[in-house]
Amino acid sequence: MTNIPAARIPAARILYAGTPEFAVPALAALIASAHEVVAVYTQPDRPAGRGRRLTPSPVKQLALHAGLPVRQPRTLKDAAAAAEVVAWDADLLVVAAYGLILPQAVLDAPRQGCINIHASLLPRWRGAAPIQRALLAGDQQTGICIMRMEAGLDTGALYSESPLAIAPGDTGGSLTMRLAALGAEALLAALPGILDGSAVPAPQDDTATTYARKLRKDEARIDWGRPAVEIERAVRAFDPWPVAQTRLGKEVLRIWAASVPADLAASGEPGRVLAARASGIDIATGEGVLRVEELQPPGKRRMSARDFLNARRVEGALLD
RNA sequence: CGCGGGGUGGAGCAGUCCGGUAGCUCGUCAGGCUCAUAACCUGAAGGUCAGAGGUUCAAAUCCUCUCCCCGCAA
Repeated sequence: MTNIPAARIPAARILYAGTPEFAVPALAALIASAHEVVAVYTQPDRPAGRGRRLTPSPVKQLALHAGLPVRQPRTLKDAAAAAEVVAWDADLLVVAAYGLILPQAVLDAPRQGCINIHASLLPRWRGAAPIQRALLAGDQQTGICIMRMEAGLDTGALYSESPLAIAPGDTGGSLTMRLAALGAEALLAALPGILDGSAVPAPQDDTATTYARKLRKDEARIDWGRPAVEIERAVRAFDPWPVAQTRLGKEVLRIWAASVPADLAASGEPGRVLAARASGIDIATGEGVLRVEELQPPGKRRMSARDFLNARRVEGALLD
């Protein structure tokens, strides 16, 4: 293969399972490594975008580009699918935001078992949407865990924890990208010890568990009775999806960027537009004022508050 | 052929149903006012109305086709 000393870096046969953008950097890192990615599992192509054409997942696109075998079973719970995983004769299965439950037969298939790249500092934010939940909660930091997979939901012991500070302007999108890059790094760092069996994973402290339930679109509707700081966090957490939104009359407005002016107190019922200037649209909340700086009317692209106000008068309006 | 919204000076929009002078809020430029200004006053520049074809005395507006943008589905 290469002339890298085989004794130091044993090339392993690795299976990869992942679906969204978050799972791409780690796969790319594995492809670039001395290890052999024997196959990639990802969710079936789904109708997406305008025209609803079947669209391959980001992970599938990378896998195809790299010439790797791709498998897209709808479930792994039937015997045939599990048998196929066994047939790859893999040393390790690496999972990152795959989106399917792995039954015990699959967990046991690779010689060294299965590991997961999880985007939080476990046991905080076990579950499907750890990045957005950390943002919504106002956490100061989050991170990546490389963990052993077991039957429970993100309950396995931890090989490594890599913290990452959440920046004041971080969005779901920006934080996902940074965590994905960190995840790739952490994976490669943990891999040697896992493959040669020298790494000893540390059990999680189950008493500190919190759950990061999947995002639902209706959560993105802004509740103006909440404090402005919480709404501002939601605006960032829900960018790029599902995007915080509110209603102005019959129109749905998507809110892309907002801030909380420190020196302004709410004077008016929650949702009332207190002022509308080029710098932003000030809205009363349950606690403090939210200044909307970027938004998107139906059928239009996102625009600054300044542009939005050029054709509208919204002072005094009530949002909900 | 999944459904719907949109394309009009640099930006955001009205005008389209019902064909007949290119409009509004800004921005830009010049001048003025002001201690000063992102404020105010005066003036100016800037448009193949997404593109092509058709109907008509006359098309941003009606008909046909094409391109591009946005939302719905995760």
